[in-house]
Amino acid sequence: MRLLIAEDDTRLLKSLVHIFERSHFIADGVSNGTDALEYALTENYDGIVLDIMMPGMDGISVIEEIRKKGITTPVMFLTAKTEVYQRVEGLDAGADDYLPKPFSTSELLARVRAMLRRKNNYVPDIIEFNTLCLNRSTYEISFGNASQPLSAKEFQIMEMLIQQPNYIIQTENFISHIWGWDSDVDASVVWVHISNIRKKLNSIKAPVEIRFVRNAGYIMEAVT
Amino acid sequence: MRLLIAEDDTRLLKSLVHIFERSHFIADGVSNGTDALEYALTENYDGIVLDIMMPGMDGISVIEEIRKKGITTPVMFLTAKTEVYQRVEGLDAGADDYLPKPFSTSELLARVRAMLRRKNNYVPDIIEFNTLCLNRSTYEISFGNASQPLSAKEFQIMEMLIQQPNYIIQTENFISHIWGWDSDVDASVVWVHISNIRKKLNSIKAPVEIRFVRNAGYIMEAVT
DNA sequence: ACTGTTTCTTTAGGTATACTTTAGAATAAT
DNA sequence: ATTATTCTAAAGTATACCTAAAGAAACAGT
Repeated sequence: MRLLIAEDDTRLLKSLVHIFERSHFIADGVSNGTDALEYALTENYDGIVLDIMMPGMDGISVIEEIRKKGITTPVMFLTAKTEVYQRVEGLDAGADDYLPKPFSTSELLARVRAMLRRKNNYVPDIIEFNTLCLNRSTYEISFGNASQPLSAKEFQIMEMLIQQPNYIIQTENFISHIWGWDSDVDASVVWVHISNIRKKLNSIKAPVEIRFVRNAGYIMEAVT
Repeated sequence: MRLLIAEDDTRLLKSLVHIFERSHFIADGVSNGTDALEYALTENYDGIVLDIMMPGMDGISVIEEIRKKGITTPVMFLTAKTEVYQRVEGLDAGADDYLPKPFSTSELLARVRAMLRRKNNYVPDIIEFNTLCLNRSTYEISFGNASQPLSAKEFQIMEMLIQQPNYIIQTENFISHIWGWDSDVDASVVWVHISNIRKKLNSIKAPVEIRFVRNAGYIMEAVT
């Protein structure tokens, strides 16, 4: 689950990104409306969190432009308590929810999760492949009554694999999707995480395996 | 993978059904909106391809009705180039993607596959010739229930051959296409790979052969 | 037909490459 | 302060790829 966060207060932006990353989201932060629009148009996001008051291009104009292009990515916008009229305006412009500042971390997370669930009602909380389950709320893999918790990175890798079982996912794709385009992490980082995931899959005797295809990537397959 | 195809032009409908069946989908064709809705409501489909302009009930109404019933089957709709406003309308109504006419066969297949994959389904991407299958998702060749993994180079050579069966492909073409124009690899490299591919084809008793035509190149043919 | 030449076929082996795994250091979370 | 996570480093392992060389088939010239 990849989110775009747009907020001009860089201190708040940093902590927003942090909050989401701690909750196993992948979050990209931008600090102005123009960047927000540009990033949103790539359609790489499952959701967008948008501050309404930003220098240059404001949040409402950003939503309008996004929707004009036919992009339906769910948008939550953040408003100061006083800006009541703007909330209505924002919803009219195509936002899916708003959250008045100040807000609690847990409320932010809950509302964003709800928004994603509402908009993508096909995105289930538990993803299953060959009786192996990945739980999106507890970040656990389970098979039968055995289960293992996954760390954030392990979860993100596992999520990509189980969403497209029987499909090769390039190592580069893991890196660009999880760490970001401009990231300079080495492929070996992925290798190490895969190794650790395999250990956990083994420990619950999961009937799946992560096979690697040389010069291509990793693929999740059922084990008979 | 079962698809529902709705298209009022019966000639186009027939060829659409044919295109999908050739690519290992099961495709049911209907030629009007009312039938499309009735079939869609059975929820037997992994995906729906819907022409937007149809006599009687149009495509957008069909999508609206389907979504109203809480059915989330992914829908791709087909539009004429000019019907720009309808695309937005269609996406608003709950379609997952649209494809402007005219479109190429490969683009249609790619987009439908992408759409199905987004909805968390396994969509095998298979090229077939004389019951020999090349799986683009797993880099495997298979015949019956026997299969063999291919290495990256072997896969690329095999892909070129099976995409144009019964056509001679020059050794030079393999080199420039797979290794690049400016590559200095020797033709013998291709020979070696072809030899290894033949070994794998034999090991699964594939009913095809890669024949060499002197002073010309290689050709993939059916073996009776 | 015979021989030499060319052109592919196949085998085998070395090397570079690309992953696996382990351990531990740096970083972050509790 | 302690624990967990993430990344780095390094040693180990497998194999894809190419090279080289010997064998087989097709062809040309005599």
